Amino acid sequence: MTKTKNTAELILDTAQSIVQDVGFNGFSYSHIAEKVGIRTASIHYYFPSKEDLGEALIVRYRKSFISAIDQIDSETQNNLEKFRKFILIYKAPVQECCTCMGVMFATDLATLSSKVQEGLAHLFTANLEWLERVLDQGRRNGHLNFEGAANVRAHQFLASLQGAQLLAKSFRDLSRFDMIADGLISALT
Amino acid sequence: MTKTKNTAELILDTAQSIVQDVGFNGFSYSHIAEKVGIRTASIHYYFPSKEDLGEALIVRYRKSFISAIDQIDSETQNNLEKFRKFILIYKAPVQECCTCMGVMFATDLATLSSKVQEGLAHLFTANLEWLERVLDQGRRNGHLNFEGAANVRAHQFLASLQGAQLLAKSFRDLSRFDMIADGLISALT
DNA sequence: GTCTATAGGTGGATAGAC
DNA sequence: GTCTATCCACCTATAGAC
Repeated sequence: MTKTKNTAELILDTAQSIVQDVGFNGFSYSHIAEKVGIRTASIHYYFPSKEDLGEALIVRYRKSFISAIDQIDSETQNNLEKFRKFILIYKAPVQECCTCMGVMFATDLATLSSKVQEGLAHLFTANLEWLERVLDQGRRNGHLNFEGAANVRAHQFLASLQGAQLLAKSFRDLSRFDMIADGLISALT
Repeated sequence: MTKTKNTAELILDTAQSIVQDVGFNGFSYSHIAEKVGIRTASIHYYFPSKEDLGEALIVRYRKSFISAIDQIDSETQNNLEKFRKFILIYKAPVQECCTCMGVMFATDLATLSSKVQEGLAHLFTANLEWLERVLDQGRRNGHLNFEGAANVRAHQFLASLQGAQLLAKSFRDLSRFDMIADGLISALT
């Protein structure tokens, strides 16, 4: 039973997909309004300034990321399989020739409010902590095999997926992403 | 004997540093004009439209990248040492809390002209071809030690450096870049 | 809550004087 | 080549009717 989305959610959905396409400085309220089928004044009713919209976007994005990794944890035992599912989170936007919102906000960082900047750092920290934990557990229980500090590996893993998105987008070639992601999995077995 | 830079070069220098800070959609001609100390009309004299400016930026950027890797090839024999110098190219912008222009253009891709999009793909292809060649040579002459296809490794290497830039920028922490870059070197020895 | 209307500012871009 | 002056389109944001 899917609850009908309210206007604020529709605006955020649309804004996120636009940000992932053209970045936070590449669109205006009129772009959102057109897609949602409302007027720009209505968007200002929910998100008075574009800064407010940015903050709502990153807060919601982090929450939905936390939900996603919680679900992976609850439905998956094998740590290697957890990584495969994590990779799918990063693959999804690439299939629409986009980049995830975290990467978009990271490049736009200098033009974003400090709250959004902090939200982005929190998001990446959540990514890294989860990766480090799964790496650690996986090595201890034998699901994974790698050398060196799990913290460093977590950084390498995340950076690779972010760069893989950029290359796939630039070449409009999903296989570039898969090539890199497959290598990450191979390196853990 | 450094030749005095002409106005067009000053504009491009300034535009590039701004793009690396705020992206192609995060600035206007007035930002460049202010930094260079001229009027916006003068910029339009050299680059009639912002699209023209973008094309000039990516063309010049690719040329300067080719020069950089040519110099590495001419002054360095050891292939591992070549990689260390290549990494420094990607580290430079991070030291100013920026991201290289290739990464910025990659995220802004959807808003750029097709010429800029093609220029970016050419730039990344030049990166990947050089990396693949050095990987191949290094493995054959014993400077490097790794398994799998050099082409795949080249993609992983480049993606990691791009992601490393994003993480370092987001956390304002250069050590995040170093951590990832050091891991790349370790994996080749 | 959503609209119309509009203010006030900034964007890219051009004309023409010097 | 560089400037002043200016155009028009678009942007963010607000006021007030419904």
